[in-house]
Order: sequence, then C-alpha cells, then structure tokens
Amino acid sequence: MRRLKRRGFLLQEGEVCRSYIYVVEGCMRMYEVDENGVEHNLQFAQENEWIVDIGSFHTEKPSSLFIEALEACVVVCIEHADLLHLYTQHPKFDRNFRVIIEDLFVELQQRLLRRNASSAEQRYAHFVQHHPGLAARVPNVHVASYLGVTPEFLSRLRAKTSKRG
Amino acid sequence: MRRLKRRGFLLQEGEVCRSYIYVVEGCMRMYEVDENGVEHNLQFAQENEWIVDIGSFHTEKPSSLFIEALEACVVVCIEHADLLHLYTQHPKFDRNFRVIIEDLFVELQQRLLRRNASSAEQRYAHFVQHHPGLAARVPNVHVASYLGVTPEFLSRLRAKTSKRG
DNA sequence: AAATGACCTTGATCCAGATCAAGGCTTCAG
DNA sequence: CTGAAGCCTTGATCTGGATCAAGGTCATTT
Repeated sequence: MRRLKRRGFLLQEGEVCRSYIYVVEGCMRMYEVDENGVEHNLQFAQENEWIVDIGSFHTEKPSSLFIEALEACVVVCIEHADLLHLYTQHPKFDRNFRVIIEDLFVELQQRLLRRNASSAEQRYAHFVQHHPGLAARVPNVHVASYLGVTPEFLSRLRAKTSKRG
Repeated sequence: MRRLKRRGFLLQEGEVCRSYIYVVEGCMRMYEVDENGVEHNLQFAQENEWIVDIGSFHTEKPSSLFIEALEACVVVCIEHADLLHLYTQHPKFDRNFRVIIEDLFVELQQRLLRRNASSAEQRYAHFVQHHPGLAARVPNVHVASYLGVTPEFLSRLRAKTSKRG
C-alpha cells in the first residue's frame, strides 16, 4: 500500500520497472516521450486495474516509459522478486497472470486495428462509449494523445459531436 | 502437422478460432476486413512463430479475423481442449505461454507507440530493418496494410528511399 | 499466344488532421 | 488579490497521406 500525490512518478525513462502496479484508488497513465519531446499516452489505469512496463519488468532493462499519477493515488506494488516467488510457489499465479495479459493483449490488438481502420472521430466516439469514466476524469489533452491526435483536433471533434446531439 | 496451400484459410470471420497455430514452414497473415471491405493486416507469422486470435480462442466466440496462408505452408494446430489439458496437467505450459504472450504484448505496445509517434516513412524503415525477411517475402500491398498506409503511398516511399541510397 | 489477374508504379487532385497563433476560463500558489 | 500555469477553444494555413485513374510487368491459365 503506497500513497502517491498528483504528478508523482512510479517510473521514469531510463529506470528499470521493478513492480507490477495495482491501482486501488486514483488514476494513472503510462506514456513515452518522442525525440521531439512530444508525449504519447499508451495506457491509463483506474481503480482495480494494473499498470506496468512488462518489457522492462521482465528483462530488467531500462524502460523508455513514464508512469505518472494523474490524481492522488493509492497503489499496491508487487515487486519483481515477490512475483517470481509467487509464480514458482503457486503455479496458479502463472495462470492468473497469463489470463490477465491475454485480455490486455486482445484489447491492444483491437486498438491497433481501430487506429488503422477508423477515423479520429470514430476512435473518439468509441473511447467515450467504452470508457465513459475516463473520458470524464482525464483531461482531453491526455485523451487526444491516447487516441493519436492533437488536442486542437480533438477539441474540434468534440465541438462537432456536441452540436449534433 | 497440416499442409495448406497458398490462399488457404485457417480462420474466417464468423468462425470460432479453435487452435493455436504454429508455423513450421511458410508464411501466414491475420487480418480484419472493415465495413468498406478494406483489409487491415494485424500480424504475419513465419517459420517458428505462433498465430492465433487469442480473444476468440479463449471466449470461444466468433472471430472477426481471417488467418490466411500467403504461401504453401506446413503448420501444427494445437486444439483448444488439448491446450487446456496441457495447462492443467503441466503447469509449466501456463508459464511458457505466459512468457510467449508477454513478449507479443510488448511488441504490440511498441507498434502502437510507433503508429502514433512516427511517420509512415519511419515506420517502413523500421519494418525493413527489423523484419528484412518479411519485407522480401511478402507483397508490398500487405506490408502497406500492416503499416497502416495505402499501397500507393508505400510505393512512393520506396521510390524516395531507394533514390537516396 | 492471348487473356486474366496479381502486383507495382506514377500523376493529379483532394482532405483529414497537423501546425501556428491567439484568446479565454479556471484553479491555485504566493 | 494577482500572476502564472493548465486546459480548452477557434481561426488560418499547411501537409502527409488518401483517393482516383491509368498504365506497365510478370506469371499463370486456357
């Protein structure tokens, strides 16, 4: 159990991601900063969701991602060694974490397909429908980055959408 | 062990994906067809790689994807029931398949980030660098779809790139 | 050998979404 | 209260990549 204030980081570029983070309360995001200094949100995590740079976690190599609290948060961090211990002592954890990842994987595939097959407007509509909580909770700047558009363009989409009904 | 000829399907939209497919020889692709009839390649699989619609496989619900042989192929299909059996009899399989998915997941995250952070030209350069085999083996139409651009535009990128050296 | 179809290219034009610039509204620290 | 930062919006302009159209090459079929 760990408390974090708004803008607090649990991971920064260059560090190794040493824990699986389970969000008990609050909202976090994971993002990358590109060579031009632009941020790209990869994932949000709200109550009862996991957030982790799995690549860095397993290889124990430096991450290229940031994990930041968007609000004051309460999280549980499962350390690398502890998780390995769980895995080997209780094979059920292998199973459970396999299933967790599989679900995340499927979701990610769908997102990539949508990114290639749908317009920004469709992607935003989908986001609002499937994550109404996040859409209300997170600044639109971050939603835009998550969807792969600029905040200006998202603003125009919103204006258009709300005019319609 | 199963033989497939070019253009053969192991999964079509509407069917349930009943097996994990391991490619022994040849090359396959998995794709979705959008409401306008346009194909979007999600994944390729060459020798010693896996291909499966994990979502459909686990939920046993109809898939929205196609898995098609791009050449004559030899594959091994692991059926749903057999895999569950392996999982419960030999917990190591949970572990192994967890690790396989984790790696795929990381790769997919990277792809999504690149899709949002890089230009088509950069994405193509990355593809050629990291999958020289595929770039040589697969028609450019399919590479374009995988990268999320039109074949015409990819053709122009290639013309530009080769001019430079 | 002609015909079909798969694949690649090139030109002309168009548009979704980016960029640049400015202003306005909140919130919150000093 | 005041200033600064964070966030959203709107307008003007630009551009990466799409679309439409045509032609060219090669391999396979008949």
